[in-house]
Amino acid sequence: MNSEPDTRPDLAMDVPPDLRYAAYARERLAAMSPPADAEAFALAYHLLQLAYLLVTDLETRIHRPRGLTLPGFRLMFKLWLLGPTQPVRLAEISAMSRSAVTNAVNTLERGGLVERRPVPEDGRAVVVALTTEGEAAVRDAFAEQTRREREWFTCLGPAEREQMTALLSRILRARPADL
Amino acid sequence: MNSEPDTRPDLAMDVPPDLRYAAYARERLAAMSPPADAEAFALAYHLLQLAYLLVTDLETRIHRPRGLTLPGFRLMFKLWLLGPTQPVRLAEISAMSRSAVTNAVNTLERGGLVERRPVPEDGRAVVVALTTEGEAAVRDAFAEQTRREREWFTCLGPAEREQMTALLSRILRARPADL
DNA sequence: GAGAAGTTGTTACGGCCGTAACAATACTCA
DNA sequence: TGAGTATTGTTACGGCCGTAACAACTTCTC
Repeated sequence: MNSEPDTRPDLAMDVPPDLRYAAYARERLAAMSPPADAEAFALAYHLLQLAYLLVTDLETRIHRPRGLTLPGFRLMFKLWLLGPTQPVRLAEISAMSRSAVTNAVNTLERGGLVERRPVPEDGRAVVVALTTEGEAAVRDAFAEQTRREREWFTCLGPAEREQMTALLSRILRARPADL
Repeated sequence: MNSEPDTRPDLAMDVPPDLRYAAYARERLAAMSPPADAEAFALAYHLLQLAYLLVTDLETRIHRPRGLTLPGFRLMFKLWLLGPTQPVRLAEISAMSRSAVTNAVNTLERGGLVERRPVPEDGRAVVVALTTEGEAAVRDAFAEQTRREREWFTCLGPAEREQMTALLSRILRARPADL
């Protein structure tokens, strides 16, 4: 494979392959007829790609080495803030299915990080609660995750970070009603 | 989604549970000592949450009803733009593992949407190519996905959409070197 | 040339997630 | 009260994804 002893205008110096593809796709779509929308593609693509890279990075760098997963950590983090909580409520605030919560709790319970407790007033219900080790694990992982998130976002200034959070919030609040 | 009779300072009107949780978590973190970072949390949370909702929505609304998946569609879309391509290159531009590509290609091949072709010059290699039905499927799904993406982003003006794409691009280009 | 080293694609395994179906329990309202 | 309905949690199944191991093949190096 030849690499790159070429005469490029030094724009694409160290542009990673996913961004090179995105730029190419955007050009192609811009030359297409109306159903295509190069701007919508670019926005959606960059959003999903960044989320994917961030998730993968946090998972492999922070959580897997500690025997956790990112979804498992996020669930524990919620329990840390909220205290013992029913699975149905965890599913609600995560916009996830109840079965996904069941699966995650099963994995965490196997690891001794979380436990299920019956609810006296309701024979169907259960609350999930952090164990002592679970709380220690979530504190530790939280510090590391925060450190890593800050690294990801250092390329933006404080105003830009706030701006981005605001834009994301706007879209989330205006989400299509028929989800 | 026209006029907004919702300019009241009233709290928690129709704020969905995930955003209510985010606001609560942000407050709690803002009151914690330094390792915690409410701003970093809010940015990362909103980013990941939006990506998750968008992925889920596109998957269940556009692709599953047509017998596709979002990852399957995204792979086919790349093949549509790039033509027959080796798995290793698809993995590269998707920042995915080779085995993930193998799995996706297996599923698509079972559905007759994609086919593998040997490469004469290299006995190890294979190229993946759209079949005729695959190309028809990707064209159709692409039009629908674009329509839906535009719906998601209509709450932003053109300048804001460009701004957001630019901010996402900045972070992606400046991604930590040690991924 | 021949052996070492690298590349490519695949498989096995485990975790995540959704849908659909189910049992157990709670609620509704004639 | 009691039948019908709704909610809660779980399981089964299939798709996605990563890591690790592997076979087949290519390329490098002597």
